[in-house]
Amino acid sequence: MASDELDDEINALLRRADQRYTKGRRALVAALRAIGQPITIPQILEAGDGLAQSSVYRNLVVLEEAGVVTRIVTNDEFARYELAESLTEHHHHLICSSCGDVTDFSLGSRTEASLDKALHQIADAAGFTVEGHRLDLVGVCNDCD
Amino acid sequence: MASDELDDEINALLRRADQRYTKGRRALVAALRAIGQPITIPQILEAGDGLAQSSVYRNLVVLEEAGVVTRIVTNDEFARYELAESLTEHHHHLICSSCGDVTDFSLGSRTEASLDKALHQIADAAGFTVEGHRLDLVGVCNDCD
DNA sequence: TCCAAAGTGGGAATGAGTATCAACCTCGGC
DNA sequence: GCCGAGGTTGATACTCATTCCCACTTTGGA
Repeated sequence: MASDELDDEINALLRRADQRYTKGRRALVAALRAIGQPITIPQILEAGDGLAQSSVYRNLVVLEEAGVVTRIVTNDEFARYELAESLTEHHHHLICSSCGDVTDFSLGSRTEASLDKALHQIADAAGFTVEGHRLDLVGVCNDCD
Repeated sequence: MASDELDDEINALLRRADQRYTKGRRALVAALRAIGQPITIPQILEAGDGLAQSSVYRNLVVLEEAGVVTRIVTNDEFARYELAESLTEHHHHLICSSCGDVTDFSLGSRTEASLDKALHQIADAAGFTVEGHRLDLVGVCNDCD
């Protein structure tokens, strides 16, 4: 997605949630976009966009509620954030159980479709309303091996 | 798995980790087994097996390191624990985004197999050593709907 | 039975994340 | 351009799940 197109979309999402697209929030989005993989709050702070820790936490909550970012929890001590799928594309995570690093990957559309179908059948049977699914591959990354 | 068979298996896992299968640990396993779905520490404490909070936390760490239980982190404020898959069977989780409740489900063996195959291909390409995968269905459960 | 090593429990400490609040922007109306 | 209301920021205090500590108890081999 082009940069200004993305900004328009984010702006719309925020307005829908009665929120402004402020400088700090733009900086957060820029940082998430630049790294291109789920990152922790310490990493965001190190990235040095000059935001206060409290603002980062607060704005990530705002952005999450507006549907701009997604919070990812692993067994690691920190939560991670990345741009929401509606702004990027549906994908999954490779989680390194050694260093905690998280990277993205996608499943082929055929596999994804059949998985999705199977999941919906299960959800229907359980009277469960599906919002989405999470598929993580846990293992040891190249660097830690 | 029969109760004593399970105990033998757990005992073996703990010995391999140089740990004993003590009364407190037996009580934890019994509680997890009785509930049959991932539960939080507060729930374990309420279950009233009389264990101190510190012992519950400590022993769950020991049991996890020995491969007897699995720690499950969601967006909920508490971590959850359940018996490890090697003691039960491979399964996935239905996570309610409203109440935080987690229940188990299984995929048909055919879907599971093709998913597994696709994941291994991806992992190989990324130089990633697979330990396992996690598939969670996120949505709203029957009670919260 | 005795001893040393391992486990237990209660309470203190840690630290990621949240709440507070005074100072600061932002944007519309004048 | 100026002003004020209401939203935003940042420094700090606080919360609370989880971990640490340590004196006491239990376990299992000799």
